[in-house]
Amino acid sequence: MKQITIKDVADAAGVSKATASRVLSGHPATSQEARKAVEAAAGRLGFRPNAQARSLRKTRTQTIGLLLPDVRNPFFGDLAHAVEQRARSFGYMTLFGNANENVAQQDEYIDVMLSQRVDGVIAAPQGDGGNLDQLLRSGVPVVFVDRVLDTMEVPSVSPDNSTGIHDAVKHLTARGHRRIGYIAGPQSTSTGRERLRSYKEALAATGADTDAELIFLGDFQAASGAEGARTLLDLPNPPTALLAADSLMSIGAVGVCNERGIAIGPDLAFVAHDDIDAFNLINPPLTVIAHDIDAMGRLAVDMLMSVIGGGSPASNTIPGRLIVRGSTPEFEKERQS
Amino acid sequence: MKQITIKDVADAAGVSKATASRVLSGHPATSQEARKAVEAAAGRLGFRPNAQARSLRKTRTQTIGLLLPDVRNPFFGDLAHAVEQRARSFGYMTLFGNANENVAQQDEYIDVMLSQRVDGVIAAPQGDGGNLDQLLRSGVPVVFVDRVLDTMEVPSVSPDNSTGIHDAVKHLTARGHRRIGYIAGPQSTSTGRERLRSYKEALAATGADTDAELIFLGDFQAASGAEGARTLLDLPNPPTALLAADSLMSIGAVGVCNERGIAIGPDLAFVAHDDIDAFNLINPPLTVIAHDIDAMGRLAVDMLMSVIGGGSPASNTIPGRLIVRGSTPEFEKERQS
DNA sequence: CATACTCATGGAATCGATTCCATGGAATCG
DNA sequence: CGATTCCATGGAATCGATTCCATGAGTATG
Repeated sequence: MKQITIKDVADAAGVSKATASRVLSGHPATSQEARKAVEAAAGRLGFRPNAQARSLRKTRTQTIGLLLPDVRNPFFGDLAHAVEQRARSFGYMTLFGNANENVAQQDEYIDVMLSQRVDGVIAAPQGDGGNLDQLLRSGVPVVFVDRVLDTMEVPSVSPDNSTGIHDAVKHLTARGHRRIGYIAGPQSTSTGRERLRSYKEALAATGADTDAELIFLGDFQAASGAEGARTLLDLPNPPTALLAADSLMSIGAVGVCNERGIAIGPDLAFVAHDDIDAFNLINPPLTVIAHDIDAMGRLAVDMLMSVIGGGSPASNTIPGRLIVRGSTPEFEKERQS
Repeated sequence: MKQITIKDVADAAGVSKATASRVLSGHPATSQEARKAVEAAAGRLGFRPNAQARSLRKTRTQTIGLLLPDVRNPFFGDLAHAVEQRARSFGYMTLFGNANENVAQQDEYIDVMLSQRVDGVIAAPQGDGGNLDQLLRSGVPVVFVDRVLDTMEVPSVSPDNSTGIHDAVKHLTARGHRRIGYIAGPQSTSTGRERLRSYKEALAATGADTDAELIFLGDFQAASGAEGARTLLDLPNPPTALLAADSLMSIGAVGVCNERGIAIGPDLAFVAHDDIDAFNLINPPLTVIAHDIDAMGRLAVDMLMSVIGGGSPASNTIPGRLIVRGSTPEFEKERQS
């Protein structure tokens, strides 16, 4: 199957390659007849310009790279969708790279994206160093999303990791909880660190118990959420409320509660992160700390477009909001052994 | 920031472009010294070959396209992940296209993929016609996944849409249900059609009620699942069990039950499709009809590689399996008004 | 009427890598 | 030792589109 080139179109239209190219890319210096002939020929032959050849000549590929930990995580799935749709509206394709929570794979994808000469990259970075340095030094426009590396000066869109957690802790203490367990994210990520700090600040501010044993360090994966729930519930003096730092760990933790016959709500208050569909299906539905993921994705693309255009946009924060649902009812003292 | 080309590497190594290229692409006819010099120069300069230029000369791009309805659907999220990981192991990048349940966007992405000269496409097609025809006529290797278009001869990997549903209906009737409502998928998709047919066959085989009013036609989206649940539960003689044809509609339907205070399990038996995390969190966890999504994704890639290599693999079916959980307990007759 | 100017056009150069082909030196064989 | 083969190498062509530049036709201006 021979591919049709612009030469074929030009021949069919009786003009030169140059004229054909001008017509097809909307250059003003073209005559009525040339336009008609070329467009007709292109349509008839089903001409599809070779993107490789075009990108080689221009230095733009109309493609951005999106580097995420894992699309199976609903948070990043939604983010991927938002970014892709927004990029599309600017005429850009999105090249996804699933780092798969793995620095080596992230490096590999950075390599591919640089080879592909993407016009920009939106990344939720893991670990600093490796090819991430090269990416930044390469001069390719980069915007960080969800996570930040403070070793690197890069415009970013991150969730507000403070307000939501403060509100959640305030809410829980107002409902009578003093022992609030926390399943934290990895301290190698800014999101993990900031949320843990906010939790500690909030405990101090509200006067709730601050035992170090109430904190479990997870890795943003479901399995570690499950482990965290087990560890915290097995404490001699277990928490009466749990707060988890992301959706996957929340899923793991809720699973453990179900296994053990612990009724979320009456037996144990629970606050999850991210307002994903599933949390609304659980009975009672979960109280969550939510961020507008769509806005985050859109904003990241807008900022990247600005950087590509030569601007240097300021970093942004997406506000976090506590959505109170059935999983955090009034705490009944008498239930405490 | 000037990009480093192979010319720069060649100059730095004191050889010609041709030799540099041979060394870097592992051509056998190279001397020890040339190899050392070129590799050192390439490393020192941080040379990254321009994928556009390479693809232009070779006719391979080492890229496949993946055309899906929506990555936010956990089923397709998992599928995307499986495909991407498998493709990576073959040294291929995956270019995602989110058709967003929208034929126009699908067409747009097919266009881009053809322009990008992807080496092959894995697609869960929606609607026949449009650019899908052009894609197939273009000679680019294509494999269908999840869905099939019977107007087109294309190797495919599809779920077994019969066994699981038959088992589910058998299971429900064995537990005493006679009125089994069905929230069907769109009849424009093979998956939607086949599952509905299986449901009807299974009803006939088990002697359960076959009223047409027990069937609601949805569109594989959460909202239509909710609408389906409302419609079916509002029947004068409502079903005692519900079966939904995909995960999103299941989510919608479960949401309606929660809203109305209908206890899944005791009040209404429920069988969902796809074994996604969320269904295990619901209390009681949902009985589901599951397919091995990972296997589906891997097989699709393997088949595409075969087509690219000139083979014509036979189509495959991934077995469906009923996983019985708490949402389908024994039906208690006395509950029926 | 001559000069300047606009404007569509085609030829040729270009982007960066791969690959064909010719060349020259070393190794091998009778 | 001469003829043949082998092999690393560099020059040049190539992939398909865009774009610079020169050209010539047509129009406006003094």
